[in-house]
Amino acid sequence: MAGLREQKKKATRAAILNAAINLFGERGYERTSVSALAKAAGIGKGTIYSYFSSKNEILLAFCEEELAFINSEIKSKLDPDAPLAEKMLLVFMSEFRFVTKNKEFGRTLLREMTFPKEITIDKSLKIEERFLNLFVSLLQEAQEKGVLRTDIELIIAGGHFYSLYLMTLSAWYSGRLLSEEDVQETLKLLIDQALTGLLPRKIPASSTTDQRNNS
Amino acid sequence: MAGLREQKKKATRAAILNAAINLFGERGYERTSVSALAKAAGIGKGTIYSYFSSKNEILLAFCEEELAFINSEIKSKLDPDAPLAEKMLLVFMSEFRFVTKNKEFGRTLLREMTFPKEITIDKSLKIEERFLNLFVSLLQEAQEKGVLRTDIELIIAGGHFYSLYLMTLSAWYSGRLLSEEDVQETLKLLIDQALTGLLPRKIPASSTTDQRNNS
DNA sequence: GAGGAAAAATGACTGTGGTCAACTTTTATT
DNA sequence: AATAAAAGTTGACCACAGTCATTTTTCCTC
Repeated sequence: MAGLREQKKKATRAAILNAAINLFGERGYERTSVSALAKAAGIGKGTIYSYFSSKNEILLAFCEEELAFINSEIKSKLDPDAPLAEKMLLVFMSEFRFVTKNKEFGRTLLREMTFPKEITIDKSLKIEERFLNLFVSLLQEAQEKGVLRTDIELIIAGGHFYSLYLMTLSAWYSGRLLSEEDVQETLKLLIDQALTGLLPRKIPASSTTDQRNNS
Repeated sequence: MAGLREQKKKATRAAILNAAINLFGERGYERTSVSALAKAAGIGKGTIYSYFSSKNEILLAFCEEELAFINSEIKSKLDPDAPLAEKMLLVFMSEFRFVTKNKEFGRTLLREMTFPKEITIDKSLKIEERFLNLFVSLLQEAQEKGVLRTDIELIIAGGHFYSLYLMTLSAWYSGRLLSEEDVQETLKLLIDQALTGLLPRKIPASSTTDQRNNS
């Protein structure tokens, strides 16, 4: 059979990821050592590092699979006729729940995703891409429906929403937002702000202050 | 003299911070070990941990001092008559330059600030507070000038801008934005978006699609 | 200033992530 | 099937962050 080597590699990789799912779930990410992971996978410690460049990358690989599943699930839940803000909120909250299911786990993931080290940048980008695409496709639909400006790049608008999501997560991690309800409420406000803008709603008929705006 | 103990503690703390400034600057954060820090400060390694709860907290303490300085400098540079967007951009870019002067250093700081561990949450909040206040005071002025909606909470609006800043930093760290010019350009777009909103500029006179908006 | 209690400093020690030279297995070649 | 080259595996080893029982210094009381 051609490719015994390839076969074994696949199996080993799967074994590592499987051990990761079990041990990370049982004892958490930090309290699981790479040696323990190796032992659970039935291989030597050094071998792990010919499959993953660091312990954090194992986490990313694990999350990539999970997120692929979660994302498709979210997509199927979305009511295509709901308002954009509502859809966004649903996406945000689903991802929030996933990523904060285990606090420490989520923190490591977010740290690595948001401010990646060179060593994990590829994986990190891949996952983020998948995530951003979710927004971008929502925004594209919105544009087609005429409920979103068409004079802006989708990726920038997507980034805008993504930033609100990150911010809210950060606020949760630093204890500014305590409950899921807080998070949801804040996200709602932020999404609304992003949609309607921060400029005053009506231009005052007469103004005493110098009022400069860029283009 | 009353308080020899206090005096010594202050001196030791200063010595550690001083060693940190030198060694972090010379060899970078990660390549500087706590033992080396202790040796440079002329104290034992264990002592460090009765002044700081972790290596990361030393970084935060160091940055707190630096940022206090940077922030006041930024404030003095701000032309009070410039448009809000311009002021925001100046603040963002100044902070961006500071935090990315040393890439790895900035990454550790941002990770700890954005997704802090319980052990460093206090310091992290303190620094973030200082940072947010900068925005909030800008926004307050803007409200008084009538160039910013008054029906929103300042802290939420401040968070909104802060989120754009974080996002852009993240994009830089993951290699999406490569140069300072890219960063500035993107920030400009995002700030403009935030101000003007993502909804279509003019409500179409006649529409064929269902167009629901929340409140 | 002697004695003892409280506070602070210490460095040997622990468990960790990651490395690497030596070793084993697979593949290609004859 | 023998052999050599290439690919893959390994665990002893390293440097590190953080801990803690022990020692040293400061303070308070008489």
